Amino acid sequence: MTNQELLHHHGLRATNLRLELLRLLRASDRALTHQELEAGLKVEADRVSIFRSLNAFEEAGVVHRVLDGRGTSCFARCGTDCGHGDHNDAHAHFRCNGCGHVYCLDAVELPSVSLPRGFKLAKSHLELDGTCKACR
Amino acid sequence: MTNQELLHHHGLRATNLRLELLRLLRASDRALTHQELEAGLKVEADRVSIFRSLNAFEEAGVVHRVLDGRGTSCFARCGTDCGHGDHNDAHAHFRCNGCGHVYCLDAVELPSVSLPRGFKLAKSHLELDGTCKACR
DNA sequence: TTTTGAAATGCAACACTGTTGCATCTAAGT
DNA sequence: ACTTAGATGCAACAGTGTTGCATTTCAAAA
Ligand SMILES: [Mn+2]
Ligand SMILES: [Mn+2]
Ligand SMILES: [Zn+2]
Ligand SMILES: [Zn+2]
Repeated sequence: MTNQELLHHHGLRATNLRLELLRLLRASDRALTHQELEAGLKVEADRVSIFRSLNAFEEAGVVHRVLDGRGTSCFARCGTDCGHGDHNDAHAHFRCNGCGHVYCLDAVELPSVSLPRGFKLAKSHLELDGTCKACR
Repeated sequence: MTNQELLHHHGLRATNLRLELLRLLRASDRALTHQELEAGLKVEADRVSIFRSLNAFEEAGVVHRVLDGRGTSCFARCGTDCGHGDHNDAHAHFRCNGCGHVYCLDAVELPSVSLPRGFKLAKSHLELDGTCKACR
């Protein structure tokens, strides 16, 4: 599926900016911040439009958001089974303390959690940190 | 151990602001944001001083920092075995999607993680969300 | 108790992420 | 080609968090 088709499939318009954002996200093996995306764009675009596009992507189930260790958002492409307001791509994330890069780790098994009385679980997030291959 | 003693024990001075911050953190059953702390203070204090005190507390092993689901920092008292630059109070955290409150959950068992080749693990963070008792 | 130096504070300024309002533009269906 | 909802650009704003610098204050030594 092309990026154009992907956008239409999720009810979004295929603009230059959005096609560019998807190109960058697809070409990356890790989650990208809005800053990295802005820097990588081959078209001019306002920061606000990037934020709005990323929010639209997340809402539509095209990308998911991860908070890096310092609270800023990173974005990565979702799998095929995410839709509008419905994300089904739970997996662990790894953040390198050297370069700060955030990776999606589908291979890591997620724990089954049992909470104390009174708490009702919705989702669990396993966030790992350490050193990545490049930073050893 | 009094808050005064606690601060001295960690090489920090016992100022009005810091004693107040510790009082609030100790009285709370959950992690507090700088905003909540500022609002709860019985003394006047500059935001910057609060940030600096919290950073000093974290560095000294008096409190630990948790990121709530939207990237802002919450702070909670550490256990007894944390020291300067050395935190040993790993535990899961729960964030309520209703009220946004963050709780430390010592009861939840942490998973043992095995990473893909190339990644070297330092710490793992289990972040849970859902609904808290008060918000059911 | 007084002195003293280092630690802590207050204030101003700044960087950054993220949001909203509003006018304008454009993608995509007719 | 028209039309219009959706997308963008620009300006302004809110919030978190940091830094530099002058001033104050804690706590230990004299
Ligand atoms: Mn991911
Ligand atoms: Mn905690
Ligand atoms: Zn790295
Ligand atoms: Zn709640």
